[in-house]
Amino acid sequence: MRVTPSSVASAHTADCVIFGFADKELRVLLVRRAVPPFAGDWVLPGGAMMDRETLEETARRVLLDMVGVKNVTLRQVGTYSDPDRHPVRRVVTTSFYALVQPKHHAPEARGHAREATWHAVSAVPNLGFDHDRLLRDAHQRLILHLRTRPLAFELLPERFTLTEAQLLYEDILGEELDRRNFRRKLQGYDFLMETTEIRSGVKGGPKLYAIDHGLLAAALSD
Amino acid sequence: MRVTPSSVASAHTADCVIFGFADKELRVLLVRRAVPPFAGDWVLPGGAMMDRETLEETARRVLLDMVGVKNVTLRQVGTYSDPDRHPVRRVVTTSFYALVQPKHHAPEARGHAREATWHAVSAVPNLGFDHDRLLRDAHQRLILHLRTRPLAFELLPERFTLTEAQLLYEDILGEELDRRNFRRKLQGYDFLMETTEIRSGVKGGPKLYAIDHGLLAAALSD
DNA sequence: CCAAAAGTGTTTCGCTTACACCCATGG
DNA sequence: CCATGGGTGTAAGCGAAACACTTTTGG
Repeated sequence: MRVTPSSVASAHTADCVIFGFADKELRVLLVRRAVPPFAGDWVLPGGAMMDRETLEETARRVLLDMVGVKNVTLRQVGTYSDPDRHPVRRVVTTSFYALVQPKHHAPEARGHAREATWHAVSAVPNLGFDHDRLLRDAHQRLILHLRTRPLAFELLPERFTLTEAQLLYEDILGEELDRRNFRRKLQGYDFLMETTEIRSGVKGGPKLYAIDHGLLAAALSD
Repeated sequence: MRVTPSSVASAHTADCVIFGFADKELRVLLVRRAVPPFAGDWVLPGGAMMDRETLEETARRVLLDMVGVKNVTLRQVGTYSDPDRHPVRRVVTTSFYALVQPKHHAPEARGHAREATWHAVSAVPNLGFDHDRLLRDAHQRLILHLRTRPLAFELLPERFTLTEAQLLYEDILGEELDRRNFRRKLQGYDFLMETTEIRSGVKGGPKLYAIDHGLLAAALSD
């Protein structure tokens, strides 16, 4: 409650686990550090909390800088405070996860990042700091949320087929789903609209679906 | 990731939402502040993170100081970083909830606390800082955990009747449960052992049950 | 034309819910 | 002895899970 003599004023950062779905795989946006410590290593994009800013605002700022998106789902996962998690000085970090659509937002490398690209979650390299753990924890949290709420539609483009939605669910959850049961469940959602279009260039002639964002927001805010 | 010129080094505290069960009600341990800000107000016990300490260690230290317990369930709930949440200077806090058995541990008022007592969760006074929100969030998290894991037994004494367990569940969840369904569910737990003792001083002659802590730990660590 | 993916219903299973009577004890 | 709480089983409902064939299309 109070800062006593032996208490510590630590720097505080927000790190973002930015999930996207592209090429039939769940992906995460990583940046490559240009400066020590961990220069050359891949890490989660993050930034220091500023003077009059909440941590969530910090995370939104990072998100805007890196992928230029606003108004996305952003959820706090946890706070990491191991005194040695940063090799140079004490830095506490709070992680958030965000769901975005990679197609619309090319990542940009800025600040201390040399490079910023999407990586398949199933094949991320070893990350700097304790970011492997942050990523694992965020992925677990996403799975937990996805099992109770239809969150995944935030990751899908304007038009998509039910099979694409199923591949996304399967990739996040890490398990195979029954096609008929999955489709029945989705068709029960009132925010899912069948269009008259079909996807070309793929066999079977699958119908395209779209999201009524108003109804989706209502379903997510229970 | 880095401390830039306009970033802020804030004090960081851990606040504990210590739940206990006594007199047939879910309770929470609160302390009354002896010093400004919020002198005289009830708040959650908390303390500043020290130099070589994780936030969880801070929470455990507070817990030990306040109720003298070790080895309890301690779960991180969230981090609160509104720049104005502390009226004097910037303090970020991370909250944890803990489950303890009030009988064995008399609360002690120490440090900046004038008084420390158990309050029924259903009738807590207005708290200082943003602790009303911390308490609400922690209670919601406890409910979430309780619905998926048999956590509540950490709150019960060595010997208890099934009715007592039911009252605890009902008080945490805020809803009434069917007695037969509840008992069937509990009797399915392998860590619950029926004893030969019965509780005296109460009508009906109810059997007392005990917990096999090894099996409980196994069940909780799925 | 054929290989690959889309599309479609019904049955089974397990869990959750609802519900009422007799027994044991304290006062 | 009686009022209060303890103790017990069964049937119905609901959502999840299992399962196979026909249609459409790209190549």
